[in-house]
Amino acid sequence: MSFQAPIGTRDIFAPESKTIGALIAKFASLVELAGFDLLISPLFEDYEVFARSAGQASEVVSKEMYVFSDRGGREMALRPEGTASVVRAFIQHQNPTPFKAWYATPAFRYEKPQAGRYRQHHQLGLEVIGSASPSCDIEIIELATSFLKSIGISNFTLLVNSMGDENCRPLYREALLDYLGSKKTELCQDHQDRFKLNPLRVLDCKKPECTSVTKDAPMIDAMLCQECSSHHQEVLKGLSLLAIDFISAPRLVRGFDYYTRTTFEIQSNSLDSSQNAIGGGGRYDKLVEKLGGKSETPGIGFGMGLERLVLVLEANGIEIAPKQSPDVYLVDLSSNLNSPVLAGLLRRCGISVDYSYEKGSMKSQMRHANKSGATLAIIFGQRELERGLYKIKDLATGEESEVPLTAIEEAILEKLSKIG
RNA sequence: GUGAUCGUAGCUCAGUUGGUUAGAGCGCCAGGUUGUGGCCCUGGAGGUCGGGGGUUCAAGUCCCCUCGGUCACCCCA
Repeated sequence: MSFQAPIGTRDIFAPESKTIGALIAKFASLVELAGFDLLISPLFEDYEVFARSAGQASEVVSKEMYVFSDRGGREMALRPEGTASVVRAFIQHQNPTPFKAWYATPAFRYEKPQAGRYRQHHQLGLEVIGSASPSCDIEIIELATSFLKSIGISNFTLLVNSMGDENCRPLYREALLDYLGSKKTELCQDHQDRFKLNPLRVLDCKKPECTSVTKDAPMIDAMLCQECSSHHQEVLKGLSLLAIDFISAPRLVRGFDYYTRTTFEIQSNSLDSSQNAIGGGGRYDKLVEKLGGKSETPGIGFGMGLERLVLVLEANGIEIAPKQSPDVYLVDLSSNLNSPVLAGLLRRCGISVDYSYEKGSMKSQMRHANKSGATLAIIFGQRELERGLYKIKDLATGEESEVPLTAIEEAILEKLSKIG
């Protein structure tokens, strides 16, 4: 009997795991500068939390969610995206506004795996709940883009759109529906019938039939109501003031139904696969109410895919968590307890130390020392123990010196600082 | 969910028209005399050829099923 990780999941070892750890750490320090706190919420929720937020009809909910009933018969679902849980937690605990949270979480979607797409993937995200100010939109986008730049990713495209609100979106939807209806037969096979379900989806379709039809379709930006339009203008103005490049993308339609007004997506220019979206987000001014919170509680947020960030880093040859070699490798020719004890003492001084658990010959231990990439080796056997003098060998030059045990930490620190 | 493609040692791969005990490189382990690594040399461990069934005197090599990987569509991170 042998087991393997479920389809679309994987075990992430070093060095990738280190990269992911470093990404999370960098993200944390960046967004904490802006006053966001980490929120850790459950990986599964009442099915309705996700169904009502992303939208019953959305692809993610209707065909990709991991749904199960627990032993008490409750309908639950594994988190397919980050926002819904944050909003639910916000409502449940009646947090004061503005509520600002960040998270790093796995997300689960029952998909067919392929490049940059898994059934369990990992996301970083941010949410601000309680303000409708365009400042939030600007702040969120600024954080998303400067995070990317801080890790050395600059060849990305920021697409920005406004989805309108409950006043103007229905009107637009009608206009689009009318237009598509009149061109129904020219649409691609898939959309000839489906366009009625969600006409906005057609805008996003890459089939040539659809793109040629939607080329002349009514666009949302021309139909925004006064409030949405000025909100949108403010946001774009803010981006310009921050010198954040963006492309207005009136056909950008994102997968969750909860979006209102600002939506955006960041696509990498260095991924040639079709999975080039590395992050996205938007405003969700009606979501809090939809999940049972106070009405008129707006919100905005974004999420980024860690796996995709890793792909982009690799594509650009960027190393954000280079392999660390130990400062010191112990070559112990005496008893077994000397190594762990000496290692412990040195590590308490902040020196990184490794050694072989199984004591082989000196040659074997020296080989390990070499392979570990350690800067120094400390060699000690019978002779050294008797004289109280330990050998310190510079593994790059081969130079050896002897130091009394009592002064070994200082000697090591001094050598390390000299070598750099 | 649909389609394409692949699946031989830890890794990257060879394995001729089906034919004797399945190979290489790298990695790993151990040696190259008396306590010293990196280069080099020698040796070793490690594979039910993804799994199951079938065809055949004989299958890693052909057929079917199945499980996985990869890629594309759909959709998304």
